[in-house]
Amino acid sequence: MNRKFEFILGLSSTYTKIFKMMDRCLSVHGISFSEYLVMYELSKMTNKSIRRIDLAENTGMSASGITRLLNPMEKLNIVEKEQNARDARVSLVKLTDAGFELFTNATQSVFQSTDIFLEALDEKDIELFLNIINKIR
Amino acid sequence: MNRKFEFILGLSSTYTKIFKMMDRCLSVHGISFSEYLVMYELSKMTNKSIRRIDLAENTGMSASGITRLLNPMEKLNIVEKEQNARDARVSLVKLTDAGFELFTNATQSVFQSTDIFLEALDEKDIELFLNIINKIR
DNA sequence: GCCATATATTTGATTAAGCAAGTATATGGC
DNA sequence: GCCATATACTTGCTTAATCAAATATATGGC
Repeated sequence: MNRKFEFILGLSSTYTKIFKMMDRCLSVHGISFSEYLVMYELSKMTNKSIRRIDLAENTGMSASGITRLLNPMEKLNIVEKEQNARDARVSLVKLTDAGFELFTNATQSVFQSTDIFLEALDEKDIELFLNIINKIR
Repeated sequence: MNRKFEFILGLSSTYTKIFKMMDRCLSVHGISFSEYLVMYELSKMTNKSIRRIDLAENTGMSASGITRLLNPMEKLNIVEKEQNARDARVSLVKLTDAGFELFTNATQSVFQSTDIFLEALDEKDIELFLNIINKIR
């Protein structure tokens, strides 16, 4: 059998499981895995704001997807808008303090679930895996 | 940084890319990646039919998702229904000859795209990767 | 300064998928 | 044989995401 094909199939089925696990684990915090991933990108900015389009690029979502995902998060005071003085087209986004706290709590749950989900793997497996997927593109 | 967490993030972002690549490569055959994965499961049955619920189980989709996905495929003569003599509840499904041919052609495209996508990986990487994800659950 | 083109974002319409409820059938206890 | 419960599947409704079009603004050539 074509092993590269099995690679795709395996990755696909593993992702399906991980996605479900993540959504379940994050539901207690009232957020979806997509929202968590967006918050993760925002958290990397350490208090700086980011353009929506870069958020889309970094998460692999579409620009409209980002708009629709952020709107309710803004109403819930998880993220806040900022204007760009130089370019009136852009709508910068950053985590609020409450958003950062939510992210921190959610991350605790994520770490727990991840540990359980990947308990069959040792350090070396993880390193190898990261090494391999970082070679792609 | 938590490396297991990076595992999840990496897998997630790699899957996002692979999904897009697959959908693009399969669009010329008029099918989605989900449809392809269902056809793959059906192709493994080599002419035997399979229950919809098992198809759902094997692909990680919901039963209703399978129903909705298969309906148009049946109209297009890609799959066909079969009754189960013993149990009138079940609706067995199998690939038609046309469906099998479509799957065969689509698989050619998938192999090509996969080769390009994973060209940075050598045999050993693939083996290691498969070995690692097979340990999970 | 004006126009053509490019970029950032939002909006309208569509779609794929899920959950929960509904329908049909099967099975085991009595 | 009848009923309660379980199983297989479908349907109604909702949601998250996409693409394409619309809107607003920026930039470079002249």
